[in-house]
Amino acid sequence: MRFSQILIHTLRDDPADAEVPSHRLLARGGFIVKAAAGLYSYSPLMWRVIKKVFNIVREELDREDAQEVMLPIMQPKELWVSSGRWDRYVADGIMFSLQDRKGADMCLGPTHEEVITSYVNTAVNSYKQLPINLYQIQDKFRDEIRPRFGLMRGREFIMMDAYSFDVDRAGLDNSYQKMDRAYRAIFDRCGVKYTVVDADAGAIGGAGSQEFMVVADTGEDAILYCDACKYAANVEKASAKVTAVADQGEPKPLERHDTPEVRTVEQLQEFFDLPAEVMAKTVLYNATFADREEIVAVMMRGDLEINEVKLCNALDALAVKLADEQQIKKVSGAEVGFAGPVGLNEDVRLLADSTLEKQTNLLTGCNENGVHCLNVNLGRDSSEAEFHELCLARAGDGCPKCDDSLQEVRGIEVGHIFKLGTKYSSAMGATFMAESGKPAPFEMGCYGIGVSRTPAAAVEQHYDDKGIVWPVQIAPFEVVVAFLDKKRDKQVELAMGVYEELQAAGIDVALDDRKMSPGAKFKDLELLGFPVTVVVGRKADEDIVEFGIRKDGEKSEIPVSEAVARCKAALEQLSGPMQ
RNA sequence: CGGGGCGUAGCUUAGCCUGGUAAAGCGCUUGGUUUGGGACCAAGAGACCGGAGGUUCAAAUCCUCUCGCCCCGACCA
Repeated sequence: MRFSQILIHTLRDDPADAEVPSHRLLARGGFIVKAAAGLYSYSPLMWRVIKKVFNIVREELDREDAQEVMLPIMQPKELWVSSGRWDRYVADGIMFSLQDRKGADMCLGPTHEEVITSYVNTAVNSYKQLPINLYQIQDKFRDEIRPRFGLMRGREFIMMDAYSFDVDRAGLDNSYQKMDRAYRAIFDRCGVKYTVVDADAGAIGGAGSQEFMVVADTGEDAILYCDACKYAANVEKASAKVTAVADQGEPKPLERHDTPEVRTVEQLQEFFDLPAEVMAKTVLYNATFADREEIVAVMMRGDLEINEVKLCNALDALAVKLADEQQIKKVSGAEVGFAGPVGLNEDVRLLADSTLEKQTNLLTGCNENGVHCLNVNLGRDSSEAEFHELCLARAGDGCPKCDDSLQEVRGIEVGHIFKLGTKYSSAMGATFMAESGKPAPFEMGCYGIGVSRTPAAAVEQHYDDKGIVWPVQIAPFEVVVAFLDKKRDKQVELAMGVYEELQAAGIDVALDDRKMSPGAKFKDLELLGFPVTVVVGRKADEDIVEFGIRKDGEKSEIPVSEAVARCKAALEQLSGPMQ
């Protein structure tokens, strides 16, 4: 390809609305152009990058016996009603829904469990046809609360979604393993450094879920990991060994203290001159269930925080959020800041973090304005609490699997693999005839890769002050050969020679034949991030060209006769596994 | 949804406070000169200042409403 025939428009200034590196550089390089919040056009160069990701994904999934299909993006409401997800997705506002000319409700697919389950139920009738794993690569639509960071969180984005169907649990485990293997191969080949972490299974339930995270400071997720034993988990899921509190002794008599205007843990520490870990805060939550809403009280040690995802799971609720001021007043009968287990309305479900299970003589609120209680003992001074692991793990906490401690990094979720079990097949009545002669629901797994997010994540990992540094495996071109002065025949001749020879060698090469000043051309090639460049300039008459490697900025003058060999060697070296 | 910020040419911005009908750089077009680090000269094209309403002799500028975009947060008792 010749650059003079490719639409390339780079910007000299950073776009005003881009903050994170990938957004800024992709926009400045003209790779993406915004149409609206979270909606982008991909340029010819960007599409080349994305197609390279497609190819890698296809090769690795096909290797694991998955089959590519294409499902409808626009889907009927009925399918979503059949799985029970229509109301929730519409209520959450995440789904783009619309009506056809007859007034029938439709949606633009945010995901495809319903469609695929329905399809497989039609096409697969016997256990003899299983296992099967179907995938597609297409645009997904989600009306995100806050689209941001360019391709990181869009409202329309490209996703690879795969769904496995097995006869039983063991089959599912095997399908899951195959996808785990494929995913590792895919992200290795995309040239990104990633880590695989335990993830929350969410309201969907199921036996396992792991996320593939590209490590980057701008990642939206926090990951806790242990260097010693390689435990790694999304903070939403992570467990930790929390330092125990010194034994507070046998239960002592309850004491009430007037604590006017003392509401927060910090104020209580000062007022009583006691450490936060002997206090227990009581937080009221509004939990949403399929058929009702309920206010619950959650107790947490004063120095720890509540993990709302764990809380949601412990309650088996669809969602939880902090109760608002009015709800707090109504349920506790007191102002915000004085809720507690003592004197709590008995209809209110009381949960407590497992760290409080053995702890005696707590300092808590007691649902009375301006009053806190000392020597509170759960069960004695309150109703019995349900104990669950509810606390948020933090960096520095003990690793749950060994004696080392946890560290934190940020990550970008580029892949997620999930054991669904029979959630959808049961809900939708999707069955096959088992060997026993009886119908059985499919054991399903689902697997996603953010195909348009992956290159953005790669940029977050690979850039410098000059621009993007594409991993060679997904670069728009592996090598760019450029001449500086179109009017000098010798330059054009040498460049064409190298270009054609690289082409003949099967290397993905482009010729930068644009008419622009040398300085501008160098800046442009650096911004666009091509891994290897060959520039033919002032020493063309001596058959000398400049060979450059973008990653380390290395540039050397070499005889033109060596150019092709040097390119091949560099590509070989650059496409090795990431360090 | 709450908070903050911003909408002026394709891009980046000035002008707004203190009203007088829009400015610069980059980019683009034409001609010429240049060709190793975002060249130079000359001549051009390009914005009814996000939209609507209001105040005023007069509004990019002041007021009201609205739309869009960016950032932070989802308020831990």
